[in-house]
Amino acid sequence: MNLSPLAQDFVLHFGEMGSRWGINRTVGQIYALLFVSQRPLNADEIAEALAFSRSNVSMGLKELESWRLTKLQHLPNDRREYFSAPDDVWAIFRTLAEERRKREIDPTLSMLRGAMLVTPGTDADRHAQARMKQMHDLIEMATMWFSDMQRLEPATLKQLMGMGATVTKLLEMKDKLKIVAGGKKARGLK
Amino acid sequence: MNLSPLAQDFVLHFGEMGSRWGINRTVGQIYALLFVSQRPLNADEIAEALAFSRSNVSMGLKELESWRLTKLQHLPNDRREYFSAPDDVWAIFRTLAEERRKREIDPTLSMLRGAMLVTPGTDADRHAQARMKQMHDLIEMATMWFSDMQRLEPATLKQLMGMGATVTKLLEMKDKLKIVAGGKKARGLK
DNA sequence: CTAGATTTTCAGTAATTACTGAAAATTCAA
DNA sequence: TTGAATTTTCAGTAATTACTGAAAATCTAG
Repeated sequence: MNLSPLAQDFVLHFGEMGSRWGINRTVGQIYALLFVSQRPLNADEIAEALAFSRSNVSMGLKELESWRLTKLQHLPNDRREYFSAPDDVWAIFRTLAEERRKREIDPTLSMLRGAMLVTPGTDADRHAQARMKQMHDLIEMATMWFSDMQRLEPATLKQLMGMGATVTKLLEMKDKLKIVAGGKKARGLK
Repeated sequence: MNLSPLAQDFVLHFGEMGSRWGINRTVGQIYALLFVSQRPLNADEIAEALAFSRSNVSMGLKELESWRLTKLQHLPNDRREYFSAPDDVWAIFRTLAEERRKREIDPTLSMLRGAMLVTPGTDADRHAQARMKQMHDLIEMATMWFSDMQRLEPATLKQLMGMGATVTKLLEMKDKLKIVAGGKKARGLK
């Protein structure tokens, strides 16, 4: 691996982290490399930099494409394909979250909804169903909220996040405003 | 596996899902079983229900304990240990999130912080460092926000989530209030 | 078209991870 | 204490997943 120590640490770390998620080490390393690279890389360059086989790189890139995490481009007078990671880290995060939802959350919700439709035959099943409903409701709420957030402008989202728990101050304020709502409305404060 | 079809679907699904995360199939199934079970189960009962070896169950339970996801208790006149999942699904979610932060986010942040301290020798390293900073800032912001949220009362959190993107209405309202702030303050609206 | 360049596929193998049974360690009632 | 009940450990094996090289497929300049 002929990378600077800085890049190498990063790449190795993401390889490790990748394997803690379902993503394999190779794929994690490839993405980390693309992420820090100044310019798009072709498959041979990646194979060279990370010292694994050309075919392994091909498979890794295919996997990353299926996650919609790479940009593909061509350079003038070069038939090879060049890969890079999107510039905007928020966009990357978003894509990752969307893709995970599609692959993991949606199937889980649909399994749980299916389970809700079964008429429980035993007491144990009645209990199991109630538990599944709790889980279903939690996941559904978190997911809906998350997709709501994703629709916001990055700037707004950042502002909200920056506020952290102080958003609750706004909530309290809203409640107080309600108490004296008539007056507010009259003065055009929505 | 002598479970009702309802429970079996759930258990098998979580086995699959587990293996998509770093968690192995066995562990996922054990947790799913505990989650839907009406009463705490001992290791033999789990091994029996899921049809794997006693030692495998022992390892699986140890893994779950390391994630702080199980409750351990004893029944009168029974030396065996009985395991169950916490009742509150929010609490489970929280624990999971905390534990993942400790294991995955914190080490990543510290690696990235370390990388910030290196004096870049090349142009490529300067770029890599800038990229790592972007990632660092995103992760740090998301994490801080998340831990802020965790400190809220579950009810407040639920209220906030239920509002989804409409929290931004509050933001807009706040901005408008600022414009006429003097008046508000005078009336004790904070 | 065609031939060189490039990418993908895939069967075989290597590496890793999961699982088991047997043995060791621990726990606790008597 | 002791010993039966219970849990944990761990070396060996099974199963799964990752990786490679070679061959096939695809692409494109001429």
